[in-house]
Amino acid sequence: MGLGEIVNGLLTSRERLIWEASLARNARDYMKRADLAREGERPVALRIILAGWAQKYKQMPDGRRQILGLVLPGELCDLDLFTVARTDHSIAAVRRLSVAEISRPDAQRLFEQCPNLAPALCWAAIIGAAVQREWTINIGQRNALERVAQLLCEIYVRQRDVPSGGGGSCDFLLTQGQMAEAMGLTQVHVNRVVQQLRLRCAVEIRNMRLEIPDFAQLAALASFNATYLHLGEPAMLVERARMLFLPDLDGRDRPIDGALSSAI
Amino acid sequence: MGLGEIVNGLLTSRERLIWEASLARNARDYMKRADLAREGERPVALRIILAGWAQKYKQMPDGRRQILGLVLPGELCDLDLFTVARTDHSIAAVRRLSVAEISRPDAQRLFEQCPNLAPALCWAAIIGAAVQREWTINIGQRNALERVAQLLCEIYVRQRDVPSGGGGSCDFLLTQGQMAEAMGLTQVHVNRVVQQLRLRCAVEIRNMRLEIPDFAQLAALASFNATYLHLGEPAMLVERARMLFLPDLDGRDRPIDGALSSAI
DNA sequence: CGCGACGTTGACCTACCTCAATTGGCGTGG
DNA sequence: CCACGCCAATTGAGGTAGGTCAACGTCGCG
Repeated sequence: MGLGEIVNGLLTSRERLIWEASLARNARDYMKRADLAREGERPVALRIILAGWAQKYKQMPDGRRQILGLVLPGELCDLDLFTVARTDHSIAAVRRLSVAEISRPDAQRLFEQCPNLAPALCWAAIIGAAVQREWTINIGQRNALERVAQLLCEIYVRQRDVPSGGGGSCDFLLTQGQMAEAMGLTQVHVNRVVQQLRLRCAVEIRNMRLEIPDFAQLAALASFNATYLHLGEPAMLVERARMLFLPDLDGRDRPIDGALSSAI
Repeated sequence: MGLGEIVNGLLTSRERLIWEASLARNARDYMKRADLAREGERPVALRIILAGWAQKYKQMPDGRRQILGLVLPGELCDLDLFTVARTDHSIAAVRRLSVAEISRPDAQRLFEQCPNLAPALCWAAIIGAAVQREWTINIGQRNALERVAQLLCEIYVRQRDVPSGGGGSCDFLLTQGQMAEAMGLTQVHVNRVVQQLRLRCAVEIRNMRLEIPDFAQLAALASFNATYLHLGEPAMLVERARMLFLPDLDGRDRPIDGALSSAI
């Protein structure tokens, strides 16, 4: 279960039904590298990744490009639609990609029908900010080896929701060139670092799969600490977001999963 | 008028009264470099900077430190209190600092009394995320000269709310060492770059003041583009956040300033 | 007057970049 | 089934932006 799918756990079963139907109805595909949204445009839709990976990126006038973050299946691209006049970054497909695009009026209607939805999406936005902070320190302070190791750790954990101690494998859709754009490095140098990791940790990236035989070792190499992903906290966040935004709805629908809601 | 003060413009006069009284009642001072919050703690208060600057930072186990962003007077440190079990970054005073610290129950009460407050604070959080993105590309893609120039531009503009074409001066409380921690550089190298900027743009940093005789020139050097600060958009954001979180409150109190609300 | 914090300078070093060529895998069309 | 072309991965040689270390200057403050 990925981060994104947790959102589903925060909806009542009725809400989940409405939500998923809406996703299916608005599905749309993009080819590899195609832009879903470009910097400077007015946001036109709320986007949720159904399958494939998306990349947020920013480009400088002279062409230098920085990947700011990845959006994995089930996750929300951003809440810009409801916050900002013009998007300040672009979003593109990493490879072939399937997305649900919900127009503003539709989204509006959804939020009215599903009172737990807005706080749940807000949670996603807040985690996104935390991840962004981690990327900043990653690029600013770590050396190339640590950076790449950290990236691999993050992607691995985000797809499993558990910072497992052992090993395993997961999808990995980035090329070395894209990894370079993400970490502020060169494609050539990323290549050399990946080879290092192969030697030192037996990490393998092949066929769109990432294999990590010994996660703990890789995490140590990167000084990886998963707390910034705030795994296992979404229920609490939603509870608090509700306090923040819906102080008067105490009696209304709650998610059916009481265990989740009671987690600190 | 700084970013933070705009929040006031989004409240009704009654709300503003309550809000400001609450700030004054909960004021607290910190010495230079003191931590307001440390990574891993449970958030205990909603913090708003009254005077001085705060820095968000993260530290790695071996001591390397990255400043993630600055919090200027009138701005909200973060909404972590209402979102997250454990803070994922620390906050410290840049120099002597005065902060309003509002406990969770008090904040709760405030939000009930001031329905425009939560969306206004949420706006601050979202802009914070946009600034974080810009810092990521700044550190990942720009060279040292561009980075420092960009930092100066951002600080200058955030204190004036207008990307003025001419020149001027503003407060500047960072040491060169802190600038280095913020931009992923060395103190020594920052020093050399600052001297470059003195030569090429006549930029001066002295006595806690930053003087920029020709802002346009500095901005060009940094490829600085202020759109990521989303100046002039808060009214729209609050309107949309209201749509998102309070769909049923259409008849309630609105900010008195109708002109602001009608801005695209 | 002396101390501590910050700014400045110089000499040397290295992690990472640049450029350019080669290899390997894979889908496509003949 | 093979040949071609494309894209990603790989390799090598040489260059440079920025780091490291260590000193010294300077200013404000107790």
